[in-house]
Amino acid sequence: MPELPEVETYRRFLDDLVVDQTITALEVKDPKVLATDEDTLRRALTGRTITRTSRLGKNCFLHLDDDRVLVLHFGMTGDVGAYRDEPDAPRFTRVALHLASGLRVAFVDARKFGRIRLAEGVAQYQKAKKLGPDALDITAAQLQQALGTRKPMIKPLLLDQSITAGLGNWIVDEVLFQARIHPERRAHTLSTAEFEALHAAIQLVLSTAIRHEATYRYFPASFLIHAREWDDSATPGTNNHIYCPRHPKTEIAKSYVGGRATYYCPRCQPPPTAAA
DNA sequence: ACTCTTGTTCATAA
DNA sequence: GTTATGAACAAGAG
Repeated sequence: MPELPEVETYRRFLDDLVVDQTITALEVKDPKVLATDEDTLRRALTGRTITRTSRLGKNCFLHLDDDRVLVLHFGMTGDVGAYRDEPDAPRFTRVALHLASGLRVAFVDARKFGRIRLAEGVAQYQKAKKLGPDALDITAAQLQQALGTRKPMIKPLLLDQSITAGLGNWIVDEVLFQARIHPERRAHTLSTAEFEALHAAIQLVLSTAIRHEATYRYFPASFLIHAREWDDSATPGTNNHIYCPRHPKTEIAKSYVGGRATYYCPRCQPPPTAAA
């Protein structure tokens, strides 16, 4: 789940609970998700106060009162939760921050691809991880600058966090659908107008997703997301959801691009041979 | 029992 | 340095 809109939703949830709170203890239920040594982390966190939260791409930051930051990356299945008493700890809680308020903030991650680490600051972490500008901040011109001369297919490039941070598999499909660009188009064949459409689509998809707190079933009917297999709104036995929102008789196609499951409308998004 | 997966990183080779 | 591909990580969901 955790692409940019999910992480922004987690950040807002955490912000209300942790800002101005002092960390009284670090509880590690599974050290697998720690990218910083447990003892180092415990010494760095205990007694510190969280001053604010922020986000870059799919990373959430809790800023400490010594200007260092706790970095939360949620992998494939990460989530956050809050509880007071141990029996109420969410299933798959891997780490919990105990706060002076008595609340415990849970880092929940069934699949354990998520990571928690300490960093000297956001800038230092961004450089170390080679993260590009946040997908909500990048401009159409920056996008064209970064991609206009690149030969690979547009979809894998949009997933590359060093170009712009925050876009994941389903968002890229949604963005390309909204921009009417085929996922296999080579980046250097896109026109300036198409880069502008791409930028507008990124803004539309991300702002819509954040507004609905990344709950897919509330997204507009004009979104491709409803054609994905795991969409709850898909009614078993009916196939309405597999059609393009713009072309009720055209089925959404599924293929693999860059090794990732990819959905697109063959009519809205003409393949490279026909387009460029 | 078997396949699939919302992310990242590394290895390998052309 | 760029590009392309595959594997690995771990474990639940269907």
